[in-house]
Amino acid sequence: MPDGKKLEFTNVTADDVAEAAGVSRWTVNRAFRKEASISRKSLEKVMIAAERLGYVPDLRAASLASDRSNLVALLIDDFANPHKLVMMECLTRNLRRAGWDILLVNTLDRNDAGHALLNASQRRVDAVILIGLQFDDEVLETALHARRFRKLIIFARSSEHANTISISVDDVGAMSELARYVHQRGYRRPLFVAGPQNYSAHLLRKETFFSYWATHFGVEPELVTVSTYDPALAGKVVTERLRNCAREDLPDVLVCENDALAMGASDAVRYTLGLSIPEDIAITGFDDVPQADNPNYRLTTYRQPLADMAEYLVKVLEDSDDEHLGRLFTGNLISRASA
Amino acid sequence: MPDGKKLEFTNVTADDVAEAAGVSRWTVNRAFRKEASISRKSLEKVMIAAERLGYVPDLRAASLASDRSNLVALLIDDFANPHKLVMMECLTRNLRRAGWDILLVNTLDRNDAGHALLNASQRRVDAVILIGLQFDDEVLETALHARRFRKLIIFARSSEHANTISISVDDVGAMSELARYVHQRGYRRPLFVAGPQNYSAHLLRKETFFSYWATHFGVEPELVTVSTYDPALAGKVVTERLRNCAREDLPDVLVCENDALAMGASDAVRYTLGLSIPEDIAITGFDDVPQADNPNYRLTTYRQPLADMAEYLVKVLEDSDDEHLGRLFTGNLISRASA
DNA sequence: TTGTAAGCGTTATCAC
DNA sequence: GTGATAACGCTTACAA
Repeated sequence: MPDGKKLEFTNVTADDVAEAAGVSRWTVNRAFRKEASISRKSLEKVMIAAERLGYVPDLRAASLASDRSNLVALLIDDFANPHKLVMMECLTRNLRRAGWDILLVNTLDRNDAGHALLNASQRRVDAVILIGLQFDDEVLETALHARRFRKLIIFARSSEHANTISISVDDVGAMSELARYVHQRGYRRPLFVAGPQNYSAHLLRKETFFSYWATHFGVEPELVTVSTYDPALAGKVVTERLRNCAREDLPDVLVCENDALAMGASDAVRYTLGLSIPEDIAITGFDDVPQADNPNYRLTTYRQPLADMAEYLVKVLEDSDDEHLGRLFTGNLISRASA
Repeated sequence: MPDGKKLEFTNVTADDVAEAAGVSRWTVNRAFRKEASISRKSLEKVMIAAERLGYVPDLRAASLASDRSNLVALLIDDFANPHKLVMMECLTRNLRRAGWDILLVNTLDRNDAGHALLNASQRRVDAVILIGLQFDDEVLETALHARRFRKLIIFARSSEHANTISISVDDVGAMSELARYVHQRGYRRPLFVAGPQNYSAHLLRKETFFSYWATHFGVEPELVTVSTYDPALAGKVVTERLRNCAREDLPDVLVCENDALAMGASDAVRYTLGLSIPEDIAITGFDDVPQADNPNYRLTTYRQPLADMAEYLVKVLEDSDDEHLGRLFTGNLISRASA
């Protein structure tokens, strides 16, 4: 009765290996651990038997019994932004090297975030990592309420929310440095190109720049807002704004909230408006995506120390469940031809 | 003794809910299924109790007991290629909508592929999806040997391997169409820009173009090879090749194996060599990544019907375990200014 | 429609 | 260093 159930491939269990090797199941288990206190002889016997039978430990069962899944959920959205690819590469590489498996969830829209979190909960992930736009305080609140995971980490975005670990670049320091750079280069009529203004967490860069400018010049810079971090849309918005500008009223620099916006703005300035960069209008970005170094853009931008941030993330995951503080990282201003 | 073990959050089980609702555990289970034959009254009782206690079914346990994990592994590499981001977005969106969870594995190098597969095995995924370069026949062989998953799907690349399901664009048809286009536009001195030549599966586009050219002109086109699909590297290789060319020996069109190479080539031609596109040299790509439509490139390319392919992938996953045939899809030639 | 009992393949605990 | 036994939380029969 119990056999003949699955015909496709036999499910070799630790018991089978134990029997074949003439040891107990628990000994088999130990053979597959790092900190095993097991005799050389037993280990060998087990490994040979396991190899022969094609045994691989079942992580579902292990996780169920131990209440550690070694799995983290990665919630991500905004796939139009090339920076996401860079971040994913960096995170997946580091997590994998440290032995963490990753449950990838494409959070389709803000409404979907709750479902995504629920999903992760049901797999009993050890931690949730958020690299998205749509996770505002309200969503975080729900997440923490239904908390079935040990840690909630917000990557590459600052968050003041308690019970949340934010691993992020120091936006204030970074944008101050950029503002100073723009200032010292002699630009005086900046137009700030901002992304979605829905969520307070995204306003930090803009506010920092604005406050710098107010302090030094006593005026508020011009502002346009793009409703998603989509380069094409950014291009349209910028075109719309500048098209009817008298030549002498044009801004002399576009300070963009990130590279995605900056690249779109750059294309618009050069190809749609027929102006040159940086002679007519300069441009700055943020993130230093690979394309920023491209001859089309040569974007002056700010590089986030992603590798360090990812490394720290792994450390946070591995630490025992103490209270963790988030951490702010300092990156580098990358000066290129665009400003 | 058994309590006080986990202090952070209580683990509410179906038993707890059953007790609170005054029904059996099995009834609780049914309440959380779609095809539940359960009375309205029981359902309500269960749901209220579940809500109050904060119960969420444990998918590890479910998977262990049912031997279906509803989890697929996505093995991916080559993060320098922006097309990967597009594919991931499309796949994750479709899989998620159909209720599949995704285990993301960044396959660091060819050697790592085996580990990645083992990893997936241990989580007992229902299927493995490969979107990578490094999965040649040898790796596939190992994968199939240690097969603990029902399906091995190769996405966006053709494979002749038995026991493997390949969901891919029809490279031969597509490249024939591109070759005809290039031909009819009057180009006569093509240089084919190919990616890594290590694995036979990647040669199809090149071979198709070469065979077209041989048939129609009786000569073999020129060829350069780039060892990874990295735009910057492609730019270097192309520059190297064309720098010492006498003007009259220059190719009149660069036929690139994909957009990543084409964009790198385009940058090199315009910025490093100072030539114009398409007047001095034309360029074609393959994939139609979002950036291909960018004013910097306006790349003539071939668009893969990713949405259809992803939809079919989901269908394949959901079908019972019959023998599946892979399928070739037909896309569209996108004509833009670059050729 | 609902309940009962026997798995699923590990890990944890406690003896030896 | 090694082995028995009880969890872990669900699904799958089968019986009521």
